[in-house]
Amino acid sequence: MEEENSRANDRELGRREQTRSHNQALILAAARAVFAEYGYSRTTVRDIIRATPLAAGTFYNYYKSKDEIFQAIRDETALKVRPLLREARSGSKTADKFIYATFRTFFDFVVAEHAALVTGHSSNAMHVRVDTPEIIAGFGELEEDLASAIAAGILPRVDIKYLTASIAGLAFELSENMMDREKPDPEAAARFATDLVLGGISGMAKK
Amino acid sequence: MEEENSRANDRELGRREQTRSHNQALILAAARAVFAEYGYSRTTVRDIIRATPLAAGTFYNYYKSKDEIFQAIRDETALKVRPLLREARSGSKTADKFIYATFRTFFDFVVAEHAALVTGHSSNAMHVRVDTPEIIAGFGELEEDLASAIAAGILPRVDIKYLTASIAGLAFELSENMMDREKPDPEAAARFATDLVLGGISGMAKK
DNA sequence: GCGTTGTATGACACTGCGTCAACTTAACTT
DNA sequence: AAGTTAAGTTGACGCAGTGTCATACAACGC
Repeated sequence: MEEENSRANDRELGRREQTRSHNQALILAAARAVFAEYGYSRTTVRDIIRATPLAAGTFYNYYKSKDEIFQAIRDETALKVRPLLREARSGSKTADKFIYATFRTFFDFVVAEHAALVTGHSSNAMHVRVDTPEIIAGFGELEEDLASAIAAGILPRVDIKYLTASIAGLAFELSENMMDREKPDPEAAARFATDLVLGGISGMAKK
Repeated sequence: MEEENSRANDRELGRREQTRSHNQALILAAARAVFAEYGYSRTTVRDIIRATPLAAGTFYNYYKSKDEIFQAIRDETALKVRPLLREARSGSKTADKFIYATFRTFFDFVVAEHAALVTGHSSNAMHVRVDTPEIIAGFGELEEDLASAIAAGILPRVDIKYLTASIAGLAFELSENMMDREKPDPEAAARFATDLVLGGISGMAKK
């Protein structure tokens, strides 16, 4: 349905929209780099725009504020991990596979994307943080999946809200602990977390 | 050893130091209130000082910057919980008591102090956050105590670093989950977390 | 009393965000 | 292909908020 010679997918975009999305990408990439280097509060919108060939005012043609672009970056990352987690869990027929897949996928993601995980909002903390509101929200899906798994008899009946929070808490804190080590080992971390959760809930179920 | 009629403990302070500490406390209290209401970025130093009878410049006689007073507040809170946690664990002769005391004390503290737990640095998130760097650092002591407990045979041998991170992660995330509920129940949360950890590590030990 | 030293004050300099009127460029019209 | 419109670009500007500083003031020692 396209014209011939449409190698590039922006072939049939007008020049306008072409440069628009080009510039948008330019700004976003610059912002990611600068935020990663200086953290939120110490980067200025001018710093970001200085890393592009554009002028100061142009920034606001693409993003309403410094806050908005920061959100955009974090959303982007969070949105990437959600389908991965869902997908990883989907085929799991046993409790062990279900829980392990969740942790392993998350830890692998953190290792792969840690440069993109924007550092804290705070003054000069260059620490990698994974417990952003966007990622936390992503664990809402986990709650649904846990409910299904319990209904299907894969997992024993326990308080779902607490269990979801527990898995999220383990995922966040073990991620950061893992990344602080010389050689991050997602397999070991996932194994530990899985054993903890499985042992814990099987103990609870017996009561 | 004091003079008679020394009801107030600033009796033998000079007037100077008396008003100094008075003003300091005044500013700190005002800051706590204003930060709690508007969050970090939306409160100005002028907002803080306006809640006291002092003038703008005076603020900087007591604190170097807005950031510094924010840190001071967080440190103060973090420093309060540490001895409580140590104390709570100290007498515990069984694994269950040891772990439960840790969680229960932490959750009770969060409930009691939640107004003082300054909300996130971020734009307008009024969410209570307990995983500040200062509080996270406090869990270093937990690691030492876990090591002792394992040495004493109270807890089975497991990876201490992962276990510490796990307990911290559970404490943080369950705290926030607990505070989001209509009626926070530290007992139930602590019970859940304890069962999870105990069941988990006893499972690991058997391997 | 009287110098000295620490404190209070608000005007000011400075930095950084977000806006806007003037200008440029793309797309469309006839 | 010249003319019209719509969209994008630009940097100077307005404004808000931080932190500083010269001046004024109050406490302390003598």
